[in-house]
Amino acid sequence: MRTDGYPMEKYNPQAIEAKWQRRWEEEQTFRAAEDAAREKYYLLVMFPYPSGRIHMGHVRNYAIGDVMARRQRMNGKNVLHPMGWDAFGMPAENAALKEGVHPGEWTWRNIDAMRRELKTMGLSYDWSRELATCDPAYAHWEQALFLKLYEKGLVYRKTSLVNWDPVDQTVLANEQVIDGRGWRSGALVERRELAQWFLRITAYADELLAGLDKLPGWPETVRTMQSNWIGKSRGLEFSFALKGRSDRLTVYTTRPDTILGVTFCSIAPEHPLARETAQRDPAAAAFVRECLSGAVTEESLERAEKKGFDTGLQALHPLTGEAVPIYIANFVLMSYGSGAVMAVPAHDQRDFEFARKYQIPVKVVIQPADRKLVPHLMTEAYTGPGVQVHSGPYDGLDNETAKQRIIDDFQDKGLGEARVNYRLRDWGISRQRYWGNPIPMIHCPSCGVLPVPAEQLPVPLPQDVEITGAGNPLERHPTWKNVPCPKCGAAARRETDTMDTFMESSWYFLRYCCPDLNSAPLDRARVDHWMPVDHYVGGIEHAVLHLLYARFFHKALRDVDQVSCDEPFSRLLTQGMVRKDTHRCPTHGWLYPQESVEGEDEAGLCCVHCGQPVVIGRNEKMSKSKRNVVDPGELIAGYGADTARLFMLFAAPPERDLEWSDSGVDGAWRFLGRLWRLTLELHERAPDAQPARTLPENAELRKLRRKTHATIAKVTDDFERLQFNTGISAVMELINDGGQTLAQSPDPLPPETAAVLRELAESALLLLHPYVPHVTEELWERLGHEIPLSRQSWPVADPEALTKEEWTIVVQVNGKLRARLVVPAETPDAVLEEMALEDERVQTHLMGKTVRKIVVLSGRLVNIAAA
RNA sequence: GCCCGCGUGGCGGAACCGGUAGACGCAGCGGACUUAAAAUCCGCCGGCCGAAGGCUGUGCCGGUUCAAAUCCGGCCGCGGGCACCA
Repeated sequence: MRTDGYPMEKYNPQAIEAKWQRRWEEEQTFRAAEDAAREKYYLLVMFPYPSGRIHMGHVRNYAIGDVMARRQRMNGKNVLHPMGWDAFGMPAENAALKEGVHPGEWTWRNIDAMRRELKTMGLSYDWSRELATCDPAYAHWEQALFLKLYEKGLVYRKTSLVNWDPVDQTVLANEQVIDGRGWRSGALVERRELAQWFLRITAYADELLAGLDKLPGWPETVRTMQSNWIGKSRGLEFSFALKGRSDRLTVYTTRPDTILGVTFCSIAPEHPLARETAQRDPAAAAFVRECLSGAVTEESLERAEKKGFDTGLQALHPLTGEAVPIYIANFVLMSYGSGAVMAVPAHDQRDFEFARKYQIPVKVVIQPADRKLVPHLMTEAYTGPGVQVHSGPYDGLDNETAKQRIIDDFQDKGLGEARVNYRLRDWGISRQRYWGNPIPMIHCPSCGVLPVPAEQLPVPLPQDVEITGAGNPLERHPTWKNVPCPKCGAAARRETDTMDTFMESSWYFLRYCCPDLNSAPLDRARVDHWMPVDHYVGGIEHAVLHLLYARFFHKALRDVDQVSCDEPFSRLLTQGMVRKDTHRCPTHGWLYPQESVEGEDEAGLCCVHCGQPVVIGRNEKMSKSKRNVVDPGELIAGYGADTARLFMLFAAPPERDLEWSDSGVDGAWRFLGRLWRLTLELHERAPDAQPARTLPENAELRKLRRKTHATIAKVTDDFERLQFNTGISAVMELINDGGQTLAQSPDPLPPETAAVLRELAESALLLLHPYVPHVTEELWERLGHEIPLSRQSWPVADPEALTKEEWTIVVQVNGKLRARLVVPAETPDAVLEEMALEDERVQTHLMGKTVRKIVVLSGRLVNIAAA
């Protein structure tokens, strides 16, 4: 490309980006309003927690979302693309603890800082719909929704276990428990029972599971994960009579076929029978206490050794009448089924280990086809298929048939019921924290637990609060919790628990539809207009909890007449993580990228503090703790938002992890430079050229125009497939070809050349606009356009220019490439076959062989099978 | 342990329905321009043997097919989810 004689203005992203961001804001380009005439498109990205700074994960998430939003706008859709803040949560309280700043002040300050940072990315949000979940207005309507669910019977209170820090006198979240100790006090964490609020998500277990099949736009992995999380199982519920007592022991099993192999029962430490035993037996009490010590984290539970305690009670087998012992076992969960299990050591691994440890008999009732199980020789349980033995009337049946027959028989005799169980538990939403939304309930000593009357909402958080890390700040507040009972007027007490922050993220996408509404949580008409979300973009880490809670909450809201659709998110795109290698100095530990510098000689990277060689570690998710982070602010300040966005979108397809690469960023920068120079030089040399509308006379130019239109088709298609990286590479090719043609063309440019290049450049700007909106707007304007690119339509490929005038035919002999034929398009198969056989190189490879078969794929390939 | 997903050059990745493996980019090498550097532009770039050309090659082994990175079976490796759910 020639540059002499054309002193060209350099690409200056900082100036351009500020200009266009200002312009879009002034012109309200991305303001969304309901419009019955146009098809709506709701593009949602997961709103961030306002930690204070944006990180590369945000940049990637929001770049992907913005590309899709801008693309749909160019497609003529009426796009809603909002942004807000997931603003309640523990970090604000931690900051309060550390820096003495009020959580609210800290949060709002962070929101301002992050909004400023996000705005430098040039994202096409409708900022007029911005919301923060800690805003009293948002919290107000969330409390109102909570009460609607309460009225519907979807909210209830029950006791449940929490992590209790005995020194700080406070409840700990799982992540605050480190090696079984409180993160601040270091005290051994205890399990403590506390009355807490729950949402009845299990009432929707079946619908949540079945709904997954109606979400073809969701990644298979996410659906599988949710399905496993719900964990539906079918089995039999029945009860054992207890020897010498009138009460019974209810159990649930998925293996009724093994029922005649029962040699004991086990119950959870929290089971009523275990409590009863503990009351009369100090040794049992000690065992139960031991089981309940330690944190509730999965980690600690899973490591625990299997232990039991014989209650001395005996269960009577419903079929044989045989008496079997009942053990308290530390691995039985009170929260699943009935908290009691029939134990079949021969056919369940846990029961087997337990039986061996406590010398309980093993009774085989299923024999596999390939070997014979002998109880005292077994080293593990047999859980596979087989034939029933020692099973009385069921002997000889295969176990699957026996399973059904036993369920039927139990039902017929009224001994038990077929039952479905779920792994999914009800959603505990109580948090003993300050910085969350208060649960709007009141405890009256005489009237019991009552909802706060609607006209008294919202329950506000007190501003004058002391965050000490000990106890629950709301509980400790001197006056806040004192209120008159709404029913009897007597002195009552507010609920001091606040809601899980997953509550806020379960309906924010609905509130975006009507953020200004101040008379109700939601405006049904506007919500119905925009919902469901057409495409939701966010991190895979939210595959289960957030996305399952939001689906549940949405269905619950549907059942209290707040929304109409069944599922909130039609399509889901889960983007991969941003990763980078880690740098570690033997002395100074993890290093930030700027702390490891190129050493002398060939020493590689060295620590900037001590000069020792740096150990390059694994490529891992960017995280502060490993210090393998790159600050988006610096990247954007240095290269501009367009380069940052282009790199993020080009380096990997969205679903895959993205590996950070400094030189990859340089590559993106260089490409924008090429685009810049090509467009400006073309405009200098042919300022009045109009884009070509027909195929040129000149063969080379014809080819170039065909390339332009093939690129339009390819990028359009790649958008459908969400393959942003390959779409960008197609435009790169086009720009490379265009640059070559321009460099090789005489001055002044022949009109035909100018027209083809003009069309090429304009097409490239249109195609690239969703990815790199600022530089394309600027170049578009410099080409003389008055209507900005952000209001232009997506280009359509000219069908004539998409047809090929020649074919390149691949010729294979026995599947191996031997020749290429360039022929006029539409050459008949017979001619292709003939030409292939006549080809000199093909002849060489056919020498001494007999042609067995010839496969011709019109326009593409001829394969000659010979032997 | 169970359930998913993935293994392609020095690197990120492409090849969409089984049909030219390695597009595009990075790194590297060579060259042009320049007093020089930067920037920019051009060329080369899986491995082996070579002059043309040939052989080989998509984690490994086998199968289906005229044709396999792609489909099937079995291994190996990596990543993720769940993990006493009876």
